[in-house]
Amino acid sequence: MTKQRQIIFDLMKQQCGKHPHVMELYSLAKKKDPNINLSTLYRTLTEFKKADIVEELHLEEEHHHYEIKQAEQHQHFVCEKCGAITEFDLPAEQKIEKELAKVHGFKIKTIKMIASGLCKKCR
Amino acid sequence: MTKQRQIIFDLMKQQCGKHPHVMELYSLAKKKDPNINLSTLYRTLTEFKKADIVEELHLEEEHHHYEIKQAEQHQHFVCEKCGAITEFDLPAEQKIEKELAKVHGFKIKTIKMIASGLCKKCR
DNA sequence: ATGTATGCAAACCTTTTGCATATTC
DNA sequence: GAATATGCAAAAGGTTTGCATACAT
Repeated sequence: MTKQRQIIFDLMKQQCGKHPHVMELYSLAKKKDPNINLSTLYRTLTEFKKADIVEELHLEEEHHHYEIKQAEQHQHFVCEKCGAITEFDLPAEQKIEKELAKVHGFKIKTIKMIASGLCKKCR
Repeated sequence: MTKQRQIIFDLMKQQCGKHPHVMELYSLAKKKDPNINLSTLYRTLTEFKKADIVEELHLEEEHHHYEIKQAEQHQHFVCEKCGAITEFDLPAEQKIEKELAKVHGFKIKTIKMIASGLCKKCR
C-alpha cells in the first residue's frame, strides 16, 4: 500500500454516494499530492476494480464514473435537466430475475440499469 | 438521401435484431461500396440517432453497438460466456416506474438495462 | 446554383503502456 | 534485495473535425 493508493482509497471513501469521474478524482488527489500522476490514478482504479473495491459506472458518454463498492447492489437514475445522479434499489428484483429465467432461460448475475428523466426537484 | 446513407440505412434494417458495432457495419458497408469512408459511417449514424432511426447501445467497453429503432422499448441481456445478446422486455415496467415515482419522486422517461449472466444455452 | 454530404488526413480525448527510477515489504 | 508501484512521455483506440471536392435537389 503506497501513499498514492492510500490517497485514492481515502478519496473513494469520502466520495461515497457520489459518482466522480476520473478528472474529478485527479483534481482531488492532486490536492493531497500535487505530484500524483494520472496514469497512477488509472492503474490504481484498475487494481481497485479487480479487487472489488471500486465499481466503474457508464453513466455518460464522455467518461466513466467511479464509486466505492457498496454492500448491496443498486441502480442509478440520471436527471436529464440538472444532471443529478441518484442511487436506487430496483423494486422486485428477485421477481424480475425469476420471470426472465422462466421466459428466456437466463441465469442473471448482474443487472445494470440506468434510468433517466426528471428528478424530484426538476419534475 | 445519398447512396452512402441508403446503404447504411438498408444495412441497419437488415441487421434488425442484431447489434452490430461500427466496424461490423463498416465491413458490411464496404461490400456494397468499397470506397465508403469510416467518417461517413460515423456521421450517418450520428444523423440517424438524431432522427431517432437508430439507437446506440453501450453493451461493452470497447465500442458502441447500434440497432435500428424499434417500436417498443426493450432491454438487453449479454451472455458472459458466449457473448450472445438477447433482447427482452422488462417485466412489470409500469409498476417499477410507478414505484420509483412514489419512493424517489422520479419522472422516468427511459430505462436502459443491461443484464448479464448465462444464456439459455450456456447455463 | 445552392446547400449539403463525402473522402481524406489530421486532430481529439480518454485510457493504456514501456521503461527507468523509486518505493515497499 | 526482490518485487512491485510510480512518473513521465509516448502510443493506442475509438471517434470527431476541417477542408476541398463531389453530389443531390
